[in-house]
Amino acid sequence: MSDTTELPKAYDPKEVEARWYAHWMERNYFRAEATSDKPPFCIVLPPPNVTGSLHLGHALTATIQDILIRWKRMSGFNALWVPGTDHAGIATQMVVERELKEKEKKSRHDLGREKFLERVWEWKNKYGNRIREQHKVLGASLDWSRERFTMDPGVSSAVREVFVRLHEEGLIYRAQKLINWCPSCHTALSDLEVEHEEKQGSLWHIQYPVKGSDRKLTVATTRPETMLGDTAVAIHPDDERYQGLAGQFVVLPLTGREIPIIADAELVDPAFGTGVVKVTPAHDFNDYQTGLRHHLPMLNVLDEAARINKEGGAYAGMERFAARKKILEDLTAQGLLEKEEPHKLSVGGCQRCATVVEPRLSPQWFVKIEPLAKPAIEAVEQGRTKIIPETWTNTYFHWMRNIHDWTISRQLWWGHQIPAWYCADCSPRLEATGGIDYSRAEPIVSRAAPEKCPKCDSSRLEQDPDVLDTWFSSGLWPFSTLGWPEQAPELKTFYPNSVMETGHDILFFWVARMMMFGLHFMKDVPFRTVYLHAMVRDEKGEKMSKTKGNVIDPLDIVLGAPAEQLNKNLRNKFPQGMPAHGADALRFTLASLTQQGRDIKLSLDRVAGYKAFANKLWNASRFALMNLGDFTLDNRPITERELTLADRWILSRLQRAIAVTRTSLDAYAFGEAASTLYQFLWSEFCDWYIELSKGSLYGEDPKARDTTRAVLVYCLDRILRLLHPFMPFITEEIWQKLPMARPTDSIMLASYPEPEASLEDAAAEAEMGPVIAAIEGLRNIRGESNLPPSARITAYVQSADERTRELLERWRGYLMPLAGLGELRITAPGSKPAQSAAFVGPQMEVFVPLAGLIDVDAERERLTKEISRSEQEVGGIQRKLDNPNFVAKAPPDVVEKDRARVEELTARISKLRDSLKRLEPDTSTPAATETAAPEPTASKADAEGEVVKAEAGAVEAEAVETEAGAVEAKSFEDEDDEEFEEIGEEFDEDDGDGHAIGDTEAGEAQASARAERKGVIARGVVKTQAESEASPVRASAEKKASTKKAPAPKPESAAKKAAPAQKAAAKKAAPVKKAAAKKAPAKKAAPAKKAAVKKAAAKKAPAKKAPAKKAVARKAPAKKAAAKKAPAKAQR
RNA sequence: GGGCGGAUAGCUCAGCGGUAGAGCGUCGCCCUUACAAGGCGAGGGUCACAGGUUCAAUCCCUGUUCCGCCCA
Repeated sequence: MSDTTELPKAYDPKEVEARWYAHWMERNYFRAEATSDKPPFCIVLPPPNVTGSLHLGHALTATIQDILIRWKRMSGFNALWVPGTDHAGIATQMVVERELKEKEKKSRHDLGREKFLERVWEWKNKYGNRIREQHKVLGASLDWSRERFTMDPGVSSAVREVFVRLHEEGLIYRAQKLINWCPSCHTALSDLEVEHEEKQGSLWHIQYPVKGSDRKLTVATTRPETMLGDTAVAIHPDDERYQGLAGQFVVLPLTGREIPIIADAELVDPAFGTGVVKVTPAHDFNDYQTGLRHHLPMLNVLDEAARINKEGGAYAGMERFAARKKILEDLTAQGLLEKEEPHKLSVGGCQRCATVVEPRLSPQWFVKIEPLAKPAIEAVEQGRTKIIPETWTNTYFHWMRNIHDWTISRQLWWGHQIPAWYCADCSPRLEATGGIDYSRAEPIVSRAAPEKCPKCDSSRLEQDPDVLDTWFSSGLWPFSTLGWPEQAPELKTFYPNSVMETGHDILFFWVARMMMFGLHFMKDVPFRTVYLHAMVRDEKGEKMSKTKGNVIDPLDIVLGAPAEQLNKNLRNKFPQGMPAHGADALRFTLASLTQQGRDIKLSLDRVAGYKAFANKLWNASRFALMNLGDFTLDNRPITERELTLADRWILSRLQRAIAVTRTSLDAYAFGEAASTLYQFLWSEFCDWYIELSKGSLYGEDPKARDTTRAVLVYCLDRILRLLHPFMPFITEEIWQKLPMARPTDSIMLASYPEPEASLEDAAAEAEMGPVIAAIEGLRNIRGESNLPPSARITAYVQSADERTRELLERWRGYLMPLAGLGELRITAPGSKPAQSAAFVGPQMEVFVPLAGLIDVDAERERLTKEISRSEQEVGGIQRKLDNPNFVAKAPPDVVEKDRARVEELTARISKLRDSLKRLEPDTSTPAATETAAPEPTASKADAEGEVVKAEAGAVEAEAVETEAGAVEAKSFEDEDDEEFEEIGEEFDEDDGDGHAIGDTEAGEAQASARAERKGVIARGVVKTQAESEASPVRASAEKKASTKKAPAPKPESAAKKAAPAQKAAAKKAAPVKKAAAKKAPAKKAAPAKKAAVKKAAAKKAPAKKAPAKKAVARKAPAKKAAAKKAPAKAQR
């Protein structure tokens, strides 16, 4: 073991993260073998487009998948995660074209196909490499030995095989059909690549003269320019307004062409517009269908750039929107434009360039989808593939059931060229250009370039210039990456994949197509589960886009970046540049924000928060390592050691954290898993266990120390392994430093923790309840009075429940340092110290003599608030109980619970009122005066200077003093029941009523009711308390009985009178020395501090009045107050 | 036009029949030797609106308003 005692104080992710990835790569840990005894688990990475670098969506993808893969790998699976990239045909071609134009002022046509493709390959290599490096920075444990690209030879041969087979089966065909066409990209698009947007447009009413009549038919259209291609007008057959017109003709304005009037019930909605529809089969999908039904001519009036072609006569050469304008002018001039009215319409734009898409008649390749979709629907219906979140299942079905044939050919250069050839000799040719007329030519489909034309034996064959839709090749990804069409062993092992994890935005584009292809070619679903994650947006919920300038590069978050590299928003936020947050922090953030069915709004404050979490883990580990000495954890079961309550408690809580984390991961509830680990590490392990461990670590008992060390290492080992899938780097770094036998060389190969029943310890959790409650109550009193941590206070705990007293007595070593006590006295209920702060806890009442330490006003305010809260709550419940229907109809246990709660609250209120009463300045009784504190303000000043600092572990041994006049300073050696009883007696005289705490039963109800509202920690307590009544506690009680030291109390009234003197002496002696040594260098002089305190108190009074009143007026904040005390809340 | 989701603390979100929770932010006290990227304490909510079911509704049902997304 190297030197483990010195870790840097702050965690530096940059240094650590850079080291480990290389190490893992070197050891080949990411590699999965095709043959293995382990069960397979396989994810293929959705291949990022090589258009550019990774964005935060990719980072989310990588994070979730790496969590799954690392978790499964640690759980004993043969876990394969296949990396790869996508050639992204149209998108990549566009970015390269843009670059070419910007840098060299050239178009792709200037270069020619071959040279241009060389450029695209250069681009692909550059960005493919960058993407690979980015994944490494993120810590993704991808098996790089299996990396693929969609245009690799292997994948390409899979593409050809699929194309040829589908063609042979008649599922791929070539046809001249109306397709979506981007006039800017000059290519066909599939339905999915068209993005519809609601836009404000117009509905123009245009008059078409009926031939041989004075009548004019008014058509309503949103696209007047297409009238040049009209080949009919349609009316509804039942429309009485137009009876008898069907079969006649109208004269198309501007062109003078005569076109028929047809009756069509499907196309025409008589209620819309004028009830007369112009029919343009070559430029509208509905009209196209109508044209087919009525055998209308399909007149194309636009060219590939959406300019009017020669069919448009006078308008030829005009761009479509210019033509629209001109046509409307001309119609107006002729008096044929009846009116224009505003109209909302949905306009389709090109996914890539946003140009308005034009329906266009052209020869393309199509996949006949229905035979493929049917099995894909059934597979999900039968649950062979499960979609998570389930809500997407319906969306999937809806789309799959309404799917049209898929246009797969693209008029691009970058992509898989279609494996079809045409004979240059016997194919029909276009008149205009002399080129092959692809709409009529017969393709020869073949896996490899054919040598001869089967018709004319010519060897002059030309390959179809078009390429395939990118999604055609990525649709094969789950098996093409595993070697298909070869019968690779990988296929056997890893197909079907276990999980397909991707964004919900590509459910149709990609997931649906993989389902269809997988089922068709592999005869089985491509994956068992589809997990669809949300979209990552900026912190305002806006989509990240370059045009908005709100894109955040994940690598900037991880590695940090100079200000000039950041977008504007970030530059404002980080004028000095973005600090490095580390991959672990980014991953944990993304995992935490992953909530099913919601977009992720990424805020850098969150990332910073989780960076702090990493730092917390670092420092908790640092604490442990600093206190381990030469300790090494051996392999014997931890239960064989003599565990303390704190040990048993944290080990038990750990089991719960393990169980919840595992359950959450199983359910893909990454946010819940992350939150569980966050809470456990911070709110339980750090806030409680580490604090509690200090006693034995700094104490004199070597055996106890070793036990604590063992538990620290044991817990850290589990925490690190649990966290490893989320935060791979820091966990490896720390894990390697833990002094213990490591069964594996790396944490990533270690086993994922499993809950151990033997460590679940309900009794320990129950026993911690009162301890935690007491500490929290005391901290509350301290906090409300703004007492500095250095101020020791004295606490009197009164409990009617003997067991509670025993427990508190036994764990005073926990209580005192954590509550900042100088002295702790635990007794049965008796009289209460006058002038004391008080709180009512489960089965106990705690008093803190004010003694000038506590701010009386603040305490009064605090009690008032507590009382009013309790009253509010009791009022609400009482109203319920007064309703006979409630008592009669509600389940008895609910009624009973409420009754118990009322009882408990009533008791609580009366105790609190009593405490409050005893604080009223004007009601102080003579007796109280006798034992009263000196003038509060004066003694407060004293206190500032002379507060005793108790050493953590050494409290017992040290003489502690307080200012309290009511309580004499005394050392713990001679402390105990005798003197205390005596004081109690004296108080009895003051205030005889005794206020006995309720009987045990009531007390218990009270305890559990309270505990129930206590969040994380107490939740365990509640359930277990009742169950645990029996053996374990009794056992410990017995143990305690045997070790109990003090005999029965004996009265000794004289001691009390002598005490003040003692106190005075003590005050002068030790504390002052300490104060001098410790406080002298401190900057704050006593008066200054005092002033500050006073000011604070003064300030508080008026400022707080309003809110306090408001709180009273408000509904029922009582419950909240109680719940808030849960340590979970305490954490920052 | 159809479908899906959402509206809960200043912000981001859990919860989903027994009168509310977290993180961040805010306020107060503290540089207590694991951590100031920290500790302790506090404040902050008619759970969008209107009806209904129920002994009981933030939660179930219906409707309304607003905000996303998908499909046509």
